[in-house]
Amino acid sequence: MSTELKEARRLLRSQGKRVTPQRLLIFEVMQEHGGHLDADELYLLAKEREPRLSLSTVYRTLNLLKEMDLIEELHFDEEHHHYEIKRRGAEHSHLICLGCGEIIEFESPLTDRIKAQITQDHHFQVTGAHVDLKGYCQRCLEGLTK
Amino acid sequence: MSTELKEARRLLRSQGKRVTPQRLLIFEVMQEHGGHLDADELYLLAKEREPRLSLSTVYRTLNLLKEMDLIEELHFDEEHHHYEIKRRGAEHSHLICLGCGEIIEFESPLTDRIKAQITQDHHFQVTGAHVDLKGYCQRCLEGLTK
DNA sequence: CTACTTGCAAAGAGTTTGCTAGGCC
DNA sequence: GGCCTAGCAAACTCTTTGCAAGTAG
Repeated sequence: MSTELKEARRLLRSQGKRVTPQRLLIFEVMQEHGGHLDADELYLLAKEREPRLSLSTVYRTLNLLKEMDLIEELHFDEEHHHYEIKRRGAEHSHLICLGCGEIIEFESPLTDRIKAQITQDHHFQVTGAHVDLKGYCQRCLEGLTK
Repeated sequence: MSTELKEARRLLRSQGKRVTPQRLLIFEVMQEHGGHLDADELYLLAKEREPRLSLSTVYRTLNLLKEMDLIEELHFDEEHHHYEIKRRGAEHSHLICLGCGEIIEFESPLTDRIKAQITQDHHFQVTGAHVDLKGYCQRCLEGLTK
């Protein structure tokens, strides 16, 4: 289990909130997906694993996680909210296997170079970077060619 | 669902616009038809699938998609506008301002270099990349220091 | 056991649609 | 006249709420 997920459990407990499968599922999906999701996208993704999940639980959980400062609500717009998990520690990128779903974390000096380049070219102060690559891991590639 | 359609959904959402069947239908018809269509042709084609669709919705949606830079308005002559879907580069990255929510698209050869590096180092076949940088745009930075 | 949570249905807030009737070259 | 927009009630999207049933501690 990931460090973030354990942290989430601990925080829920310490605030007298209950650790339910739904909450963990929602948190996990957000974590795995990395990029920004809105409530409905998250709902559909989570529903694949737990079909009885309800949309209102997604909304309630998002509000809860937000109150606990575990996720960030991004206001791309006044009306619509996106959410993302707050990360601790060193920034890292994700390699997501579309075959088996495995997530490999990696770090690359190139991401820092992108940040530097953008800061320079667009007069934009970069505070965080999400780099997610999707594709197929070696194991799945071998499976596919069998 | 096609990648473009998903992208359209995402863009609508991220701008606080609602994802309606009419908007998706119009976008889909444009996509399937490929070439350029004028409002009336598009209206007739879309109406085959959703007879209650109104012409003003077609115009409103075309203007919306144009504002979102998803389609292009072509002026072959003064009287008549044609529209076609903008081809979007295979990979485009995002610069997201946490202050005002503006989303700037950019491309960087560095993203390709990351892909190449990962392919080599992790024996992973990369099929797609998401690079989202968050931070503050110049306008918001100036606002903050006031 | 008891209080907190969930799923469902339905309400609420705000946007979008379909009409009809114009406006503009 | 042909192409596009405006105004407005009705319909819809997205989010929240109320409540009975279910579950964590």
